[in-house]
Amino acid sequence: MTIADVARAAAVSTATVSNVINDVPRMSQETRQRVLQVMDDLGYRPDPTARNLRAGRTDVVGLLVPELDRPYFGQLATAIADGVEARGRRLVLQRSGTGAKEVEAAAFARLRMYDAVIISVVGLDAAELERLNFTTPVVLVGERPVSRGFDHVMMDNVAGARLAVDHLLAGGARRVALLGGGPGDDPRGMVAQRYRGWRQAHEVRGVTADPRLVMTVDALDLEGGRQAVHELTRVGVPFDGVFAVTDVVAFGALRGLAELGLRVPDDVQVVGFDDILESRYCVPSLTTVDAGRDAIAAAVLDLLDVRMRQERKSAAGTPGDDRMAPREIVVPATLVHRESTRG
Amino acid sequence: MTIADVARAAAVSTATVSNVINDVPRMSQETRQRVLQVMDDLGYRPDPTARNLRAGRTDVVGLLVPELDRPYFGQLATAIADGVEARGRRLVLQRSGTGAKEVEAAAFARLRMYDAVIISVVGLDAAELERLNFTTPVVLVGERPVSRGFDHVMMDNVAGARLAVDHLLAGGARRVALLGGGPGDDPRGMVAQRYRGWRQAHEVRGVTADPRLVMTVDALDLEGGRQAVHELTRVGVPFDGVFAVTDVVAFGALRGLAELGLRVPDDVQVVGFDDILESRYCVPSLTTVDAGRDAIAAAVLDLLDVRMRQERKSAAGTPGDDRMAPREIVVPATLVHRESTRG
DNA sequence: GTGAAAGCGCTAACAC
DNA sequence: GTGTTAGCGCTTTCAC
Repeated sequence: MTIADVARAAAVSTATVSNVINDVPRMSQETRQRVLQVMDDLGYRPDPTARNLRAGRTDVVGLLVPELDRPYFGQLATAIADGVEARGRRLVLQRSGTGAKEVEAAAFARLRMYDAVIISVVGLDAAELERLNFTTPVVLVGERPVSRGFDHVMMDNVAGARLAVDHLLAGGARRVALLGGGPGDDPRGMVAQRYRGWRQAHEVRGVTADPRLVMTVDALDLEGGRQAVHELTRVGVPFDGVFAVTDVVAFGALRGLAELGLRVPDDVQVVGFDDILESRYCVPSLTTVDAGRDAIAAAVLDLLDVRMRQERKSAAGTPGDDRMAPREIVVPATLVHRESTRG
Repeated sequence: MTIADVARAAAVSTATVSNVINDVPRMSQETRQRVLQVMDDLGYRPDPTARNLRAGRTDVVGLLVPELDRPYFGQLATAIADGVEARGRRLVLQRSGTGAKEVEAAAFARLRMYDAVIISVVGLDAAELERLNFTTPVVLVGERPVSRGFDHVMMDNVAGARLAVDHLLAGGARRVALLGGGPGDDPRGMVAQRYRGWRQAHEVRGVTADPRLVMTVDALDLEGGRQAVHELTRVGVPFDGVFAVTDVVAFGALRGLAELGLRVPDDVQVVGFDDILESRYCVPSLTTVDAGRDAIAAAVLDLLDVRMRQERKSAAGTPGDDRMAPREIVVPATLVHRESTRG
């Protein structure tokens, strides 16, 4: 079932069928109707692989996220999908994982399968990214600066973490555990940046930060957060505040604290990071840092618009190097005060 | 940068380059190395749109889910992605939404963009699905029977809901609110099926089910669950049990109950449905129905294997109608007892 | 073991 | 307003 079958059945040329498919204006209503009728009768649908090859575009934007089951990314993807669809394109989500798999996933996305690619970077570094030699617009979104060569929308991890920890200290906490990781992590990674915020907040307030309060959580998931507070108690490090590097870890910590019979916020105050939807609804509701998810989505979409417009122009033969230099946008973080803290 | 550029630089034909790309065995090591070297130097990557068109496959499996930010689907997608990747393919996730958008998304997926499509059906009916005339294997996964013409992996909604409500009744609850919807809903939809389970459990136990306990929740989200219990209290319908049609709605209900000063499970027992990861970690942890997410993923992958093998065979010219009749697999549901219920 | 050449199904000039 | 035609970049016989 190809365009040729339709053309034959409708007694027109393939070009006419193509014109109908693509809503080219100058056509007789009569022919258009006839062709549409035939397409419907035959159940014809254009083959996108052929269209993609010929037209050089797919009308699909790819979004690479480390995992498909993290609430933050699901919610970010939803915001981005809304924008992409409003612009007449489609968003598809692809899991990138970490390490070698991340490079592989990016390499796949680099191919012309997508008109543009949004990558939520985890471990990819500048060299790897540049080596991929993307032919389509790329927007990086994430926690850390990666490469000067790409548009990048970042959250302000250090400032956000500082906000969170300062809020705990202001609320009277003096021993704030950090659930995530410490100086040993990749210094440009998300965990290390939030650790820096934790340290800075202590410095500003003149409170000594006990390094034993830094708990490494391997998988940043619910169980990790739960384990971490148990471990803290087991080794006997006293604490009256918890800053979890993500809301999900904070949920696990809330669970662990309940198991230990510790009350929130009376015995221990807790702050998370991300402001995922669930944070407003858990009991007690979670004080957290809104890293500007919606602003991030909006910035990504803007960048995409600009780059894709440029793409079209240069494809159309306007060579003039009006190429905008790669932009780096840092979205500010704000504190959302809820029940898990005093302050 | 095409295969021709590589061929020229390596002083071989395009066919040879293609052979190298596709790991065709009979080739001199020398040529292979040279071509690989040139590809690397030039940073060449094959264009998948061309390859797809010519080869008639994409090595990509599409998964259509109603929303990207629902924990259940994120977790299901993760399980399926693991299996798909283990088989050397890639999974991409696409949001289908509901209503007209769902048909549109399915129509897009029907195109040869994917080698196979998994659809988590919401409102699509048999006629719409058949009209799309899929050319690739399709596996339906979801709540309700749709069309005899497709492979379908279903959860046992009615039995699962019965299990949940029976557990509440066994635990002494006599006025079990249903958060989701009632007889007014599409009778084959998920909500209506879980409503049937609610009714059946009452019948079995000989308990009268007060229709005023059925609360319609428009969006099955956190806020919906929260509102529902507030509404129940506002209109003064007494209740001592809550069966929420999804865990997410149950979380909202837990929140609402806390706001109302009602203790769980002492004043009100709560059961959810789906057994998403979060259910084990909330406070109190949520008794829920495990609808067999992992078993569903496994069944989907099996079906996919069979169908894709058939596809290859028939493409290879083995016509004999060894086509397996569409299968309908119902995965059993089990109750997971946690802190939100006595019983 | 390597090369020449014929398309895969569609779009976009351009001719009429 | 419609038709003719030349590819998009790749895979795949089939010669040699």
